[in-house]
Amino acid sequence: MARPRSFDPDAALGAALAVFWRQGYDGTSLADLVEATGLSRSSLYATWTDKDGLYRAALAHYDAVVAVPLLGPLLTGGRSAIETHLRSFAALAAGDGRGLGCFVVNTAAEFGTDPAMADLVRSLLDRVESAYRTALTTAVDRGELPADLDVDAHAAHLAVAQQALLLQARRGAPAATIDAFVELTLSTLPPEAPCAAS
Amino acid sequence: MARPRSFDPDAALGAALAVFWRQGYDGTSLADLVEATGLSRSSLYATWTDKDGLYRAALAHYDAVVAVPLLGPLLTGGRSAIETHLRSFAALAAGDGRGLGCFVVNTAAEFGTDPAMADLVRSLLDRVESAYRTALTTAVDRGELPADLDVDAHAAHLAVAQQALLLQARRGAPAATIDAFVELTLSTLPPEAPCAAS
DNA sequence: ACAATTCCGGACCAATCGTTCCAAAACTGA
DNA sequence: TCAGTTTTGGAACGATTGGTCCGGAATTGT
Repeated sequence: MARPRSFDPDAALGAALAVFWRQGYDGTSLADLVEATGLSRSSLYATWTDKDGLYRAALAHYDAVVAVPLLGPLLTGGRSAIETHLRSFAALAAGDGRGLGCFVVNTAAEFGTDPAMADLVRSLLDRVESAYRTALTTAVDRGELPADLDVDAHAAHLAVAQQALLLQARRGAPAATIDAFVELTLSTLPPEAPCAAS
Repeated sequence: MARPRSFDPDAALGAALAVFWRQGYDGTSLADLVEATGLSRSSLYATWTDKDGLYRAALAHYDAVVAVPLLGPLLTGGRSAIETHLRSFAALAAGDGRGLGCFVVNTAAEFGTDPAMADLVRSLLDRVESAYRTALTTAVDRGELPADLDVDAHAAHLAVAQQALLLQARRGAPAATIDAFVELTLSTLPPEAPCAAS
């Protein structure tokens, strides 16, 4: 009994995300969004209320289609999952996504002083830390890491390191810098067989 | 034979820096700058050509009055200078400067895709890495670190870690997260007396 | 004291910003 | 086929953006 939408909201959201990701919030104009999504201003506003709402939706979209799948392996794997995960971020930093970084981290940097947005960002990043915590616990259970490991501290460390990595990616740091950072970060995880004591 | 400037350019630059630092480039309007500096638009444009020029000048000002003094101790000290330096950044992150971060890192995040600005940022950050390299070399010479230490890799690692720290500061990460990160980062520097071999 | 030169406040500019609005087109259910 | 309802494109809005310009005020060397 009514005319249906003639566009795919998810596809449009993906296009909007791409623009926001590359140019940031302030750097993206409504004209940019109209061009990228192929929709009219009216449709944008009817669907997402305003630019702010569209940005938040893009953030959620990013979380769902980019972040969550990336975090998956951490939730089931152990030590090797951690190493693979961090190294894959390094590869991503030096590869296709070069100059983009992590959308959430970029958001954090741009809206750093906005309390509301900071809370949203924090809740997303907390999940990253939590995923690392899970992986670390699994690794400890499997005997891949010492039982007395400070899991919380290492989870926090890895989460921050991951963000650092993506910040480097955005500013196009040299590959050598990124590799050195990853390997030394991973070296904070004690070897399976500690040097003193069993 | 001409009327002299009735304002202190450096003081005005400091005021402009404060606003840019808090709000970013795009987030700061000419009106904000006029209000913060107390000068008129005419004077701003006569002195720094345009908004871009003022931002660059503020960046240089930051480098001169904030970054360089902070880096000083690293150029003369050894291992303890490194630890003190990184810990002081953590304190700064959790203290007064909370929510501000490092102006250069913020610039990197905002102008990530602009090649010209990225180069400028890179040259500033390279000096940080270089300062760490100097401190590490000093520490090795003093026997505070093993002679076979990969100085370049550790310098890169520490420089990135420092940026990570300030990004956390900007987004108001919890103090526990920051502390964990610092201590684990410092733990990558091998102990003075290695466990196996002399 | 005077003329020359420079600074500076504020009006003004075109362009762009995010947002609103409306009429015409398009699709649905009956 | 025909209301009824919703989408959609584009024009238009006021506010704000970065930047320009000019006339009066101020301070200099002589």
